[in-house]
Amino acid sequence: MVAVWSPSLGWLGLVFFGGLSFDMLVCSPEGMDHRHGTHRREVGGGVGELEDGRMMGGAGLVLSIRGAQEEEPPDPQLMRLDNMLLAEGVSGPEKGGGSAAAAAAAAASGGGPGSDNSAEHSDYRAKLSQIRQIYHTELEKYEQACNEFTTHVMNLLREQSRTRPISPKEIERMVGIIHRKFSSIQMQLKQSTCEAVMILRSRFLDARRKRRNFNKQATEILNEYFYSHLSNPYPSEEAKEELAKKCAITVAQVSNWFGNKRIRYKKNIGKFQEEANMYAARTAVSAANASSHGSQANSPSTPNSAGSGASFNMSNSGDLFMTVQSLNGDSYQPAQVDTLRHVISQTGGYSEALSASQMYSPQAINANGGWQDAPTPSSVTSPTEGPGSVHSDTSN
DNA sequence: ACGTATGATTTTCG
DNA sequence: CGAAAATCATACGT
Repeated sequence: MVAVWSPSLGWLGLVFFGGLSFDMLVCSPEGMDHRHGTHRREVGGGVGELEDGRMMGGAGLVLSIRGAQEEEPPDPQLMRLDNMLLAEGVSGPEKGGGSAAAAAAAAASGGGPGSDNSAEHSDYRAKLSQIRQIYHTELEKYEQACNEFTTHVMNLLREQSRTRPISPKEIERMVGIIHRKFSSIQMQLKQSTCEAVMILRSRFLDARRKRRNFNKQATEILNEYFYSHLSNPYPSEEAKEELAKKCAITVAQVSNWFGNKRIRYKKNIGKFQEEANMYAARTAVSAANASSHGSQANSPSTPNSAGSGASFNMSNSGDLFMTVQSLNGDSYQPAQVDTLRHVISQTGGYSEALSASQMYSPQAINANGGWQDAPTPSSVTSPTEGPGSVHSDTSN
């Protein structure tokens, strides 16, 4: 058989030892496309081990068999292949859906990251059962072919036995050879199947390849947390778990998200301004609603009240700094901060553009605009401090 | 088709 | 080791 998942071409079912002739058995099978492009990382679980072995034993194996002297070794490799196929649910009990076994196998061996189920997995299972089907079909075909061929040879021998004496030993040897060859082919089939499964797995389990955006709700939740903890957007382990649960993603994904978000926010605060305002307003509203009658349930145009609070000022300064910087095309030089700030004060226009109500904080803009450096900046010469309301959020 | 957004991974750093 | 920064690879909107 050999069905290979080629990233661009989809499923290719190639090579198939249809008309069997001895020559064909000996020549090496073509059509196994082993490189699949840019796959750099090895797949997580132990499955990747196939790599180190003589995974693509195809040609070499056939050649060695051609020598035919080779007594069949117990072949640990074959056993490994068998085990893997079994583990993957490919060679296991025949089942139409096959989903249960496959899913179980995938879940068990996948372990870590594979937890975002449903859609992905059904696709995965579909492909897997496809592999499996091909595998079984081919296997059967081989079996049948082997039998046919054997009887054919037997007949020939029998016929010849009339003209010349043929020892039973010779027959036996002949049969042995045939069987060995067929089993070697079978092994190739298994190898190819293994490979296909692995590639499949790598495609589906390697989340980087099959990246899916989080759904709207999840990003809402994450953003909500982020912007309401803008002063310290580092959720604790527990908080992460909570978020993960609420968003139906893993804790690692939450960490990733926050990592990305922090860095990207910091990098270009201007771009996130709108979003920030939005969420700030939202949390403000919800806070107002929660606490008491919202007398000042401001309109979205006057955002940042409660939640963002202290940090927001700081961020704004950073924001302006960066904005000006980018506008000026200036390079990033902390020494110029003062000048820049001056410029900022001159360029009132931006304040509107950014819709930031309270402008810059005179607070030092630490060159990295960082969260980590100035954890409690807000107090000094506070610029029109927002309501000191502690965000009680934890929007359960 | 192409540019941007975005989740994930890798590397660097404290 | 956790976070930042850099980078990758894909998704998604145009």
